Amino acid sequence: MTLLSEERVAGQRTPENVAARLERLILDGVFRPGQLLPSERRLCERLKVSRASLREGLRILRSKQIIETRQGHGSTVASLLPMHQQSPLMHLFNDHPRTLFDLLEVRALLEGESAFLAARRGTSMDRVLITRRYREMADYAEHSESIDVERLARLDHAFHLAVSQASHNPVLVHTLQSLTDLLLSSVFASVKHLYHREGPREMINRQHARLHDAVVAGDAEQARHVALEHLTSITELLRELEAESERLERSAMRMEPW
Amino acid sequence: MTLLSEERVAGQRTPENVAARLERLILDGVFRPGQLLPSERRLCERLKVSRASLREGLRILRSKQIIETRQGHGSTVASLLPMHQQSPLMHLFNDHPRTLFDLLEVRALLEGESAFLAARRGTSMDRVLITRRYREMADYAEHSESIDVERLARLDHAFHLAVSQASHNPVLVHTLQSLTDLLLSSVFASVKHLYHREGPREMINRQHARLHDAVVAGDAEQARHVALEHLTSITELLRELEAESERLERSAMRMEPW
DNA sequence: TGTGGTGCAATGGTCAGACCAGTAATTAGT
DNA sequence: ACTAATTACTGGTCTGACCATTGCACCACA
Repeated sequence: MTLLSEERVAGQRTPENVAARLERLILDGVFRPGQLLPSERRLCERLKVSRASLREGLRILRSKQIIETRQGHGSTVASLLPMHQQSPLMHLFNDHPRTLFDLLEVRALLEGESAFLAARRGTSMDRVLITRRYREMADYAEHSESIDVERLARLDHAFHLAVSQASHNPVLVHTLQSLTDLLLSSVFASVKHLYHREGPREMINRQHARLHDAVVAGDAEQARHVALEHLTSITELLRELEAESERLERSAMRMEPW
Repeated sequence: MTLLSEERVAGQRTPENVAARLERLILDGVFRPGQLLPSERRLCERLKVSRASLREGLRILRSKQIIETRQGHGSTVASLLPMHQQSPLMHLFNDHPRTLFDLLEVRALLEGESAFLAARRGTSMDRVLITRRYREMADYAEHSESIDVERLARLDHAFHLAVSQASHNPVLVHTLQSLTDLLLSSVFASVKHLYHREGPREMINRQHARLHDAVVAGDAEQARHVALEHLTSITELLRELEAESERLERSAMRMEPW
């Protein structure tokens, strides 16, 4: 019978198998999006597993955002199952948003020192390169009416890289680079939003100009100060952005009674 | 009030909280990539949760690919997430020994900030831990007649780690840790020499004492100052050591038979 | 007729202890 | 010296119980 064949196929009583079987049932349309699926006790009987294993299986589906669970109510099939795939690093920032600002804190420190050393140790060749990178970035930011945000971000990064390389400390360059990569890979979307708004973009441009001037002029203290200010601004802008998106989320939740 | 808020952080016996606490420990470097973490039974005792809840917590981390589990063996921290734990910098040290001092430069910066933040943000619990680590180190350094240099180095490292963890910035802890690992793996022999000489050892002890006092007293500026001084001293000592060994090399070269 | 409690049953969440199954180091036997 | 059995772990599963929320049916009262 059906029950027999199910048992033969479903012999494995492991949480992974439980999750796979339930997922299959959902994909086959037995359990439809929005539907409340059977209670844990009942699922235990049907799937012939203990409640502990079943719960670990449900945990897997929950972490894949395939189901949602409310105590005293039950588990419902999530309405949106398109692959919401995110990088493993994103998880870190989603669950611990504070980490983003921890990262910015460290980056500000290194960026400041980098600018300081660049102004103090930079050779004339370094300054030529820094100025070149700065001009490429500034020209593109000013002239272009329709801005390709991604390209601007690359130019921005190239400018900061040139400054850090002028510090002549490869360890500093490398550490800074990896932190920046981490930052961009996690919140590139947010950074893009920053460039899209005129206000923040102009502030960033002004700070870049001052940073360039200080480094080229060899004013180390001023360079560090401007760099710190720059990172502080970015941090504040990201904080505002975060608060904003939280407000949006909350209002969206209020409008979603079903 | 304090008890309530602490309980909210560490007392929640929910799988999500278990996962968050373990992730925090990994982020802070208590459990490091590749390391085998304690058995489930032991973790139950430490985190004060049942094995079922703990296992659901581990399931969360596993689905995020933060840990890997093998039956009969244990769970290991995935070596996937380290930002720059694996050092592509290593080859730099072989080719250009000067990089050592670049590293010390960056490390001084981070240690300084770490001490600064520890003094400013450290909780009473943090201070207790810092003091404990300091006493362990200081007691061993004073009492023991025949000093096991390797053990002293470990105690030293534990003390600095406790300070950095009090900064409550996991990114800072992580970066600092990887730089320290890099340093020790490259010049541990030299560091050993520092501990062997009485003069440097006493200077280091005094600086550790002042660093401890400043952090515990909450004097952030002083803490940063002492930390910077500490790293500066070490740098100078290593410079002298380097010059010394160069002299030795040269004299050895003069004796070379060819 | 409505309206606001109130109790109850069902749900998910957690717990404790037992046993199964795989691993690896140690030991006994050849 | 090598191999096989032993042993003491490890994670994996099961059972049955209790706790905390939820939602609904019920009932007293305005």
